[in-house]
Amino acid sequence: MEIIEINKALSNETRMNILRWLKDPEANFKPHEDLGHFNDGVCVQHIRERAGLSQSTISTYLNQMQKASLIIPTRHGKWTYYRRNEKVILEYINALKQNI
Amino acid sequence: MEIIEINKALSNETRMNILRWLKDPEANFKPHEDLGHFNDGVCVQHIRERAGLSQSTISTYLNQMQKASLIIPTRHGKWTYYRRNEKVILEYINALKQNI
DNA sequence: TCTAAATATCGCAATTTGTAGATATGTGTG
DNA sequence: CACACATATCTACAAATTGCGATATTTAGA
Repeated sequence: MEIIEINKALSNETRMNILRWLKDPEANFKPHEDLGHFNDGVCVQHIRERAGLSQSTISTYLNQMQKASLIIPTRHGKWTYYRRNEKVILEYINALKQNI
Repeated sequence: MEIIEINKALSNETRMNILRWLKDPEANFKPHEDLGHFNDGVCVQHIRERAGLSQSTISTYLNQMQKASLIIPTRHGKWTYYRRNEKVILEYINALKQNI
């Protein structure tokens, strides 16, 4: 868990929003047709629509957030779903509280 | 209190360290000759020595952190002392906890 | 196996950041 | 007032980030 790396990931409005949106997928995304639930998060396409940026940009952002361990990808067929890594997010907050 | 702005300020190792060092000036800086205490924080020169970067760079960093409300400057004669803005730092942590 | 859809990666232009040296601005002292 | 010192600001340039379109990769299905 790298605080600086996480801070970099979260120093961009869109990436911060993605993390927030993923906290409540039902409220922020339309249901996915093929899967009936959000257990593994939300697919790239839906995140892209919500954010209004290009597919490549969103894919890059998600990759960056994943490298910072903030989100976890799961592949279902041709879709990749991303969900929050609550464990790391909690560790991050606690580390900040202590360390900052 | 702008979370994104604070995250930007804290996405650099040196700036993060400055905030940490200022938490315990006695442990991290030599005493200032003219003032006998750290009530208003630490002067730029001492922060510069600790960080090992140029005067202009440190001054720029401190300015950036001040704009993000993380630190508070106080002028004493020709010295500017910087101390932590504990109120904002606490607000920041709490906002992250809620908001992230 | 050919195709289409979803995602990932590459290459690029524009913008921002990191860092330094040079210079300007304030401030105490002779 | 002139000088020295602490700090701030300006200028410059290399490196990183933003964001896009084009292309590659993966996978389901005809």
